[in-house]
Amino acid sequence: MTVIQRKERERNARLKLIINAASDTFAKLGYHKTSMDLIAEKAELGKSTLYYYFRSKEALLITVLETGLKEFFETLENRISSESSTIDKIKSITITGAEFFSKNKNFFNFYVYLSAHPSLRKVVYKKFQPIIYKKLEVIKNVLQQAQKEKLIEQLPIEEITRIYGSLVMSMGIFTSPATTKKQLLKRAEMINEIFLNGIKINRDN
Amino acid sequence: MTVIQRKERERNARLKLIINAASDTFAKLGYHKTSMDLIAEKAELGKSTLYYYFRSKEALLITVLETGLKEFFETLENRISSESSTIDKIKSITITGAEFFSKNKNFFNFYVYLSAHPSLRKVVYKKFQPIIYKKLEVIKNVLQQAQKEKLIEQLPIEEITRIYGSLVMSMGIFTSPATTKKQLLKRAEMINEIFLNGIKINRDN
Amino acid sequence: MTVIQRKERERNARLKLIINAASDTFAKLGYHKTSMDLIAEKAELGKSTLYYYFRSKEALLITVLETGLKEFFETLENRISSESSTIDKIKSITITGAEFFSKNKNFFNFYVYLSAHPSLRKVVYKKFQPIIYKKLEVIKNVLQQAQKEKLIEQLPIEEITRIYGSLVMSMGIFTSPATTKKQLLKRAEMINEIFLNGIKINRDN
Amino acid sequence: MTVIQRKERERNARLKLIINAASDTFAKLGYHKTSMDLIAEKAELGKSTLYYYFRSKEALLITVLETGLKEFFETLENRISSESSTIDKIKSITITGAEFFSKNKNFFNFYVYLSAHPSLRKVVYKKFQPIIYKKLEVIKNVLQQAQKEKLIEQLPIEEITRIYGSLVMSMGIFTSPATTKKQLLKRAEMINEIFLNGIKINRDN
DNA sequence: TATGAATGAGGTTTCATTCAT
DNA sequence: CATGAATGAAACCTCATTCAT
Repeated sequence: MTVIQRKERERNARLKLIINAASDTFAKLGYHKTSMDLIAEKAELGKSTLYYYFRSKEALLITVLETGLKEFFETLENRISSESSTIDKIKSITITGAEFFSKNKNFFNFYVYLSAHPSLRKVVYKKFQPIIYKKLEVIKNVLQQAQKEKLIEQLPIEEITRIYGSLVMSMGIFTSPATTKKQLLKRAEMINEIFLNGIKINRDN
Repeated sequence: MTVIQRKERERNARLKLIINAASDTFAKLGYHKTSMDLIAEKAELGKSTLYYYFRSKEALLITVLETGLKEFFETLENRISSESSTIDKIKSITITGAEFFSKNKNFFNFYVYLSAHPSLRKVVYKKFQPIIYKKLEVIKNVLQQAQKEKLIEQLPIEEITRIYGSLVMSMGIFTSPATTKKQLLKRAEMINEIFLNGIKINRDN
Repeated sequence: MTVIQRKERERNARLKLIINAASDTFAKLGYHKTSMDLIAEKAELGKSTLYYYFRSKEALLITVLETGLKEFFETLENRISSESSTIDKIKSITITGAEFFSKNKNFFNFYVYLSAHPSLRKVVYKKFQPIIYKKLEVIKNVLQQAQKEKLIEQLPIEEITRIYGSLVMSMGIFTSPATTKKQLLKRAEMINEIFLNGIKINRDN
Repeated sequence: MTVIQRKERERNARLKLIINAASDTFAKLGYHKTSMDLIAEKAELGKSTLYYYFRSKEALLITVLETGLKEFFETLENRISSESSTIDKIKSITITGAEFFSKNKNFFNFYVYLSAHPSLRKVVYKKFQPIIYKKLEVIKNVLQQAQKEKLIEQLPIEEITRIYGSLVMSMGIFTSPATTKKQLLKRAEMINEIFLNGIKINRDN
C-alpha cells in the first residue's frame, strides 16, 4: 500500500509542479503566447512529460483555471460564513475579492482574457459557467437572506447578484498591476458603500 | 483635383473594407486565431494588399480598436449633451452603453480580451489608455456637475467615476451574446437605480 | 531639336539618379537585402518608375556595375598612360587601385560579393568577364612591354597578370572600411616592392 | 552509458547530415537563394527538424562556416609542421591552399561571398575574424621565423603576412570552377616563386 | 512619362502533438 | 514513467513585378 501511496503522492507533486508552471506562464504571457516548451522548461521536465499528464494544452489550461477558481471560492465561502451579520456577510464579499486579486493579480486577468476569447469561450463557459453559477449562488443566497430580513430592497435577485458580482469582478479587471492591497481594500469599501446606499442625495425617484 | 479626391475616396473605402473584415473576424475568432489570410479572404483581397495598407497585423488591430472606440465615445458624447437635466445625463451613459453593446456585442468583448492579454496589453494600454482616460472625463464631468448641484454625495470623484465606468463596462463584458437589446436596456435602468439609490433600505448604515 | 535634347538630358538625369540610389543601397545593404521599394524611396521616385527605366532589378544591377567598372578602368588607363617609364606604369596600377578603393570602398566589396554569389555569378561573369578581361589587357600589355624591355623575368604572361591583378584586387577585398587612404597607398607600395623584388634575400632558390 | 553514447553519436550524425546538406546548397546557390525547405529536402528531413537542431538559418550558416574553416586550418597546421626547412614551410602554405580549394571549390567562394555581403559581414566578422586572425598567426609565425633566420627581408611582418595571405586566398577567389588541381598547384608554385623572388631582373631599386 | 495600387509566390519561424525508446 | 527527437501545418511577412490610369 505504501508504495502505491508514495506513487500517488509523487504523481500529485508532479501535477502540482506542472500546474504551477503553467499557471505562472499563462498569467505572464497569456495562453496563446505560452508554448508547451516553455511550460516544460519552467517545470524542469521534458515536454513529452506534460503530455503524459495532460491530454492537450487545452486540458492543462482547464485544470489551471479549475484550480485557481476553486481556491478563490473556497476562500470566499470561508470568509462569508465567518461573519455573523448579514450586511457584514455582503461586505465581506468585496473584501475577499480585494484580497484575492491583490494576491493573484494575474490570475484573474487571465480568466477574463479567456472568457473574452471567442475561440476559448466555448470551452471556458461550458466547463466553468456551471461551476461559477453554482458558486455565485453563495452570493445570491446572502443577498436573498438580506431581502428576507428586509435589510435591502426587493429588487430582482438575479439582477442584483449580477450587478454586485460585476462590481467585485471589476476590481480584478479594471485595476492596474500597480495598485496596492491597501488601495484595493479602500476601493472595496467604497463599492460596498455605493452598492448599499447609492450616491443620490434625496432618495425619491 | 477631382482625381486626387477620387483616389482619396477609394483609398478610404478600401481601408474601411479591410477594417470591417478585420473587426468582424477578430471579434469572432479573437486576435490570435485570426490569420491575415482569413481577413484577406473576407475582404476579398490579396493578403499582401493588407500589408500595403497596414504595416503589420498589430497595426491593423490598433486601427480596428481605434475605430470602434471612437464610434462608441462619439455616440456617448452626443447622447449626453442631448439630455438637459444632470441626472438624466448620468442615466444616459448606461443607456448608451446598453445600446452600443447590443449593436456591437463582439467588439467590446474583444477589447476586454485584448486588455487582459499580457502580451498585447502593453500595446493596447499605451495607445488607448490615454484616449479612454480623456474620454472618461466626459463621465467624470457629468458626475462632478451633479456634485456641484448637490444632487449626489461628495464622494471622491475619481473613485465613483471608476465604479460607474465599471458598471457600464460590465454590461459589455458579463453579458452573454443571447441577451436582447430590451434586456440590456432593463439592466441599464437597474444599474442606474442601484448606483444612484443603493439597495439598502434604511440609509443610515 | 531642343525639345528632344532636353528630354534626352532629363532622361539621363533620371537614369543617373536611379543608378546612384541603387549603387549606394546595394553597396550598403547588399543586393538581396535591397528592395526596389528602398531604391525608389532613396531616389525619391515611384517604384514603378524604376521599372520604366529598367526591365528588372537584375538589369538595374548590371547597369550599376557597368558604370562603376567603367569609371575604374577609365581612371586606370589614364593613369597608366600618364607615366613614361614602364616600371612606373606597373607601379601606377596598384596606386590607382588604392586610390579608387579608398574612394569607393563599398563598390568593390559589392562586386566581389556578386562574383562570389553563385546565382548571380552567371550573370556577372557573362556580362563582365569579357569586359574585364579586355580591360585587364591593359595590365597585361604593360607587363608584356616590361618583358620585352627585359625589365622583368620571362614568366608566363597570363599567370603573372593574374597574380598581379589579384594583388591589386586584394586591396579592395581584404581591407577593412576603417583603413585610410594613406595606409592603402603604403600598402600599394609594399605590394609593388614585393611583386617586383620578392622577399627572399639570396636569389637562388 | 552506452545508451547516452549512442544518442550522442546519432545526434552528431544528424548534425553532420544537416551541415553537409546546408553547406552544399549554400555553396551552390548562395545563402539568400537557399531556402530552409531546400536544405531540409536535401537532408531528407522535415523542415522543422532543422529548427530543432539550429535556432535559425543564420545559426546554421555559422556552423557551416565554422566547420569548413576548422577543417582548412587544421590541414594547414598539419602540413606546415610536417615540413622541416622554413622556406619549405612557407611554400607549403600555398600548396595546402591549392589542394584545399580544388577539393572545396565552392566553400571558399561562399566564404568570400559572405565576407563581402554587407548585411552578413557583421555576423561573419564578429564570429570568424578572431578565429581567422588567430589562425593567420600560424602563417605570420612562419614568416617571422624566416626573418629571424635572415632568409627573407625585414619588411613589416603584418604587411607581408597580409600580402601572402591575399595571394593564397586569391587562388580560392579568382579561380574558375573549371580549373584543375594540377593547374592550381602550378599556380601555387608560381605564387611562391614571385612572392619569394619577385619578378624584376636587377634587384637594385 | 510617371505612379499608386495590387498581388502571387515564396521565405523564415513557431508550435502542439506524436512516437520510439 | 519519462523523454528526446521529429514533424505537419500554419502563421506572419517580404518583395519583384504588373497594370490601369
